[in-house]
Amino acid sequence: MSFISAGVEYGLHCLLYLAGTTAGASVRDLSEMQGVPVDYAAKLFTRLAKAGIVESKEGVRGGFVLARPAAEITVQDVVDAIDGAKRVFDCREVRAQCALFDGEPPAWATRGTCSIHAVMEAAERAMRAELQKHSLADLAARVFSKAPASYKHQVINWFTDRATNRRSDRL
Amino acid sequence: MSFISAGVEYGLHCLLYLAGTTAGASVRDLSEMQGVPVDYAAKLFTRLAKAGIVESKEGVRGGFVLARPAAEITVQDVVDAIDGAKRVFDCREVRAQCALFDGEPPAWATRGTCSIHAVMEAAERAMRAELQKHSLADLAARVFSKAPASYKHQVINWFTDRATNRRSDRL
DNA sequence: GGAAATCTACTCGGATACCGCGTGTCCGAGTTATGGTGG
DNA sequence: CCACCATAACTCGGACACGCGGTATCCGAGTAGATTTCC
Repeated sequence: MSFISAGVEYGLHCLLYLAGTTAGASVRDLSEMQGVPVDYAAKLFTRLAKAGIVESKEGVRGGFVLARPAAEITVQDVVDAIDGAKRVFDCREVRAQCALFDGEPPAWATRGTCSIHAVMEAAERAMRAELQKHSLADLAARVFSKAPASYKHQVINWFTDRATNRRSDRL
Repeated sequence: MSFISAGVEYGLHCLLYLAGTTAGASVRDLSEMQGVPVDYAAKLFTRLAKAGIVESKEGVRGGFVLARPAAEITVQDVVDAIDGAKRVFDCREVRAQCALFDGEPPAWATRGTCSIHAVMEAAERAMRAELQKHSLADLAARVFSKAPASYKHQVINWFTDRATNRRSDRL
């Protein structure tokens, strides 16, 4: 089990394509486009909505849209929204358990943050800083720069087809 | 569950005290000093030994000693030894699942590393770099600088008492 | 033709099941110093 | 006094139980647009 969950990966991939189409899309279309479990993605998007990254529109022809420009959404934002502000390390205050203290640690032993904890927090800050450097717009640009020019049009067509032909499928 | 396990925390605390006493110590003494589960700590130390961080001496009066100076052991070394080279993120190659590919992704889609994966790897490198900055010697110095001067002597006495009085306890 | 009822395609949120992994414990096997015993 | 043996104190490694949380699925409720029905 990795620190950054599969949920974040799914969310990011969906958001990337949401950033591509300015029109917005439903969770089903997004997740089926990525080959990602639909129900799971739906749950992820409600978290993204609560975090103010996307906005939802209910009812038929509803769906999700980015709440702000893709350039203003960082990878760290998405991680926080989906995984919650998960900590790299949770300190168990071992320093207070020293046998010499006999259950009653003196003040100097528990003052401030544990030295080991401090190192871990520094590492976490370094990681978050790196994740904050990358925006959805950067990522989307890099993804689509790898693909041939026709790809982006195919994607857009696929989404619009799905949106318009939905009803006629059933009848 | 945090990314850096409790095992690492336990291991680091024990190693800190092992760095303090040049004589080496048994797992039991180390773990009881820290109020850490003994059997669990034993398991951790075998991993530390395999990674070449400590050396073991079997038999009665055996125990563990640092395999090299504390200044040459980084926090990252300990993390790798105990948690294994755990990855922050494991890419599921979602990019190959795009519905447009219909199960057979073209070469351009899977070439190189996934863009999202690349960002995560950069973040991981940043974190590891930070953990590599700190050595056991640094940490030990910081810990003992917080404590009164008498503390270090009490620790050493406690260890030597345990080592010498072990046999006489039973008789 | 327009208003009301119905239907459909969404979002939203909770309940639940599964499963891997971290945590912790236990136990047996191997190893070495120490203390005791017999020649 | 010395060789031998038993024992204690370790390490080493595997097996196993437990519980938490990530992953995934299902379902009911609410909402809004489109369609149909009815006057």
